[in-house]
Amino acid sequence: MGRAPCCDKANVKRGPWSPGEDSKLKEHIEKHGTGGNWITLPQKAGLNRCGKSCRLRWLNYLRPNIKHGEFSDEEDRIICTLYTNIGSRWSIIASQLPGRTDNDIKNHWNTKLKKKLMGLLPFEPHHHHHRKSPNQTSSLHQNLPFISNYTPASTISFTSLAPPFHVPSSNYNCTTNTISLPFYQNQESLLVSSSTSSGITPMQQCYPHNNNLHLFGSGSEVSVCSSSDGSYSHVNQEELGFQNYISNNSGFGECNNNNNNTFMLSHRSTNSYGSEFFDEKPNDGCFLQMQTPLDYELEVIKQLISSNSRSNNNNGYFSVDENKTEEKVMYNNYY
DNA sequence: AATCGGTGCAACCGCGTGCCA
DNA sequence: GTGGCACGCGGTTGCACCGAT
Repeated sequence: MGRAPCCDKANVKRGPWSPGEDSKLKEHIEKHGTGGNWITLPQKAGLNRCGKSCRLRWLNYLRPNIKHGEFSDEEDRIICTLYTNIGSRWSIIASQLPGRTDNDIKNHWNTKLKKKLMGLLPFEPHHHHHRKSPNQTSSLHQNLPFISNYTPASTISFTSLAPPFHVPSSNYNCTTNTISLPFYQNQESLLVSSSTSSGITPMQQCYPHNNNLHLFGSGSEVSVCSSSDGSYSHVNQEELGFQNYISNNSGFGECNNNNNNTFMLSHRSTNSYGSEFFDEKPNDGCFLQMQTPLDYELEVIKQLISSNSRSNNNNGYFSVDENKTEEKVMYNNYY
């Protein structure tokens, strides 16, 4: 038995939106909100559209603060880094890019970034685990300036099931249960909650402090959040590597980077002998940087591109354990 | 000027998930 | 516990636009 259609597709308008429809929808939502029900919204707004279509139009186009146009090198770098670490979780990636929608990022990746990357390295599927010495520069560094060079750094490592965070030892203090995340520095404030097997904690509003977002958590269950784009998303905290950072510090730790912004996203990899290694480099504070040797990352990206699987690929370090505690990431919703 | 192919983006589709009765 | 409903997400499609021929 199939799913019942969300609307009578034969009797609703489809295809591109007219300016009149746009203004009707915008006006209605600005005046009344979505009412928590997209299905009935079109009728209330006087639109002959499917509720899903209205939702999409609002989220991807009409919403305030939507950014259109060229992606910056920094945005490209964030997308590449996060894609490498979490795969095609566009909504999560979008949460790191204020004003960008998941659809935008997905399109940008599929039409530009993917081709750019695929065109620059020959795909060598049988040589996945070799490493270049750190001082070898990939041609990609020259061709893709948004990807940074690999530079080793001294860090404390917190391993986890998914890409772990590394906290540079010089920037770590065990004082409070606060993490500073430099890449959130443009956020005004965030709403945070975490869901665990025992329920969802009350949402908390977090404000950037010294240009960093502070996440407040307790014990081994702390949430990750982000936003600004007016939507919310589910984030498995292990995917972003927070879980063990917190748990290894008994819930009391601070990545206090002062103004140096060295919080890092790193990448757990396996070498040709099957043992794990961690690649690390300092973060300049604006974004998550590539943590592994670049040529390795790009091969991985190519594998990901080549794979059509959705969050269930088998190459070990990218698969996500969907059974892990899932975090609710609440953004400042518009309505 | 007409045609063709490539590209980019908006919109659609269908599945997974959470919520609620 | 279960089934129905609505939402959100990621993959895919459709089409307008543009440059090359």
